[in-house]
Amino acid sequence: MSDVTTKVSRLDKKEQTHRHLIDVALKLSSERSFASLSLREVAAGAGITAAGFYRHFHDMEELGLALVDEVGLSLRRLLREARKRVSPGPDAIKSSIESFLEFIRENGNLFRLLLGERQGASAVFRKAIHSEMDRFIGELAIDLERLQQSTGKPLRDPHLAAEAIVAVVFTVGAEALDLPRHKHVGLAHRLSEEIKMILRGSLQK
Amino acid sequence: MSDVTTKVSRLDKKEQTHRHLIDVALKLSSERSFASLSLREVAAGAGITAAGFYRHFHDMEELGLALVDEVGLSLRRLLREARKRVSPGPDAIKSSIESFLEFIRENGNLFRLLLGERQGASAVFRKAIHSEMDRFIGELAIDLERLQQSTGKPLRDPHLAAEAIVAVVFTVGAEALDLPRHKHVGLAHRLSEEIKMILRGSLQK
DNA sequence: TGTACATCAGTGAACGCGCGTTCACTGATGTAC
DNA sequence: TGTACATCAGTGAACGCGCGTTCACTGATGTAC
Repeated sequence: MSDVTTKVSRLDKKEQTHRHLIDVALKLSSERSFASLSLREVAAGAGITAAGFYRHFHDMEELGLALVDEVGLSLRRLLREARKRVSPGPDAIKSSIESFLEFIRENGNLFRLLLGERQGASAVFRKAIHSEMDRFIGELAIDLERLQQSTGKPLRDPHLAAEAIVAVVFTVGAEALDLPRHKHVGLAHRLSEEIKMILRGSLQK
Repeated sequence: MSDVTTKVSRLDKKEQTHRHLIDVALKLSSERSFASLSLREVAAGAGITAAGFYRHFHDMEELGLALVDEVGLSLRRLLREARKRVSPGPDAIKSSIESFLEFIRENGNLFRLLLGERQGASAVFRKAIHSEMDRFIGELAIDLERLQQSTGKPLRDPHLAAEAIVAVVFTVGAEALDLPRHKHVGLAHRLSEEIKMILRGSLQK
């Protein structure tokens, strides 16, 4: 009964603060490297004292790993949405790139974290990020295989192609972060040409 | 006369300390991000006090830009040496990759700095690194053009191909940094396949 | 429903520490005569 | 060559500051009866 009238239980409240800490860290780490954030400023940003931080995370590294999880989730969401939109045909690449750039615009902070900490301070961090990337590459490889099977043009090695594509996509994505939105059109064109180049070179025979 | 007997002039000594500061910063920034280095520890590493640091650099950012210059120099040296070794033919790619992996083994610290600070803290930093990268891509594009002209197989867009190649090369390079040397063989093979894929897809018609 | 007790997210003060920066200084090197 | 003065790389003490961590605590929420 009481849980009906009492809207915010103690657990709800805690979860809320937890979320707040993550969001603040995300926001701040888009401006500077995650490594340069202090426990105190993240806590303050979330409206609690430094000591209160310890009710949520053992230290900043644990918070960091929570952020990496967020990145992974977002990447998977990205692929899922890209899949939904893709109509088989020559527009597949173009619409996927659109999804990706939109993702970057909306999740710039997450994307910055991903790129920045990929060779960041801690080995734990790097490993976590690389496993998220590998997962992403693996799913993309499956998509490529499916797509090219349906068009009757099989690839020599979808996984290799996926790796190369992710490399150029993330490189261009990194550039997009520093560019005003109106320059994204040119970037999208360039990226599209590079992906087509890779796929062309990846066709069997 | 006195300069013949006096081996270390005051200027020589200063230059020596200057160099020492750069080397220490390089060494330390291979283990952690450059942003996390403190002025005091770099100074201590070079055997001077914190106050003495200011005789050489205005602040840590200025030191950082000196490091970026080093990176640029090394990249140009890399290309020069790769050029020397390249015999026209199918081995060109293989021998270039060998040069690159050797470069990474010998200049791991510089390479880490390049990758890590590419999306690092300061915009000045990022800009400096990107202009070094663009220069590298430009030179590689010229090489590709020359190489393919001599083989009679022109490329559609050498600059685009160079961009894609640098993206995969640097992505693989980043992985090499975290891997024991004996696994570099597999990496080299993968990289070679990806580059061939890009070049194949880049051929005219 | 009312009461007595338990839980625990967040507080606020305290700590020792390394930080960047300033300052007047020292003493070896360099220069002018 | 010898002397008197200038230069300046590096010193060491001092400063105020934000850091991470600890601790006993508070007071609202939750639970048992």
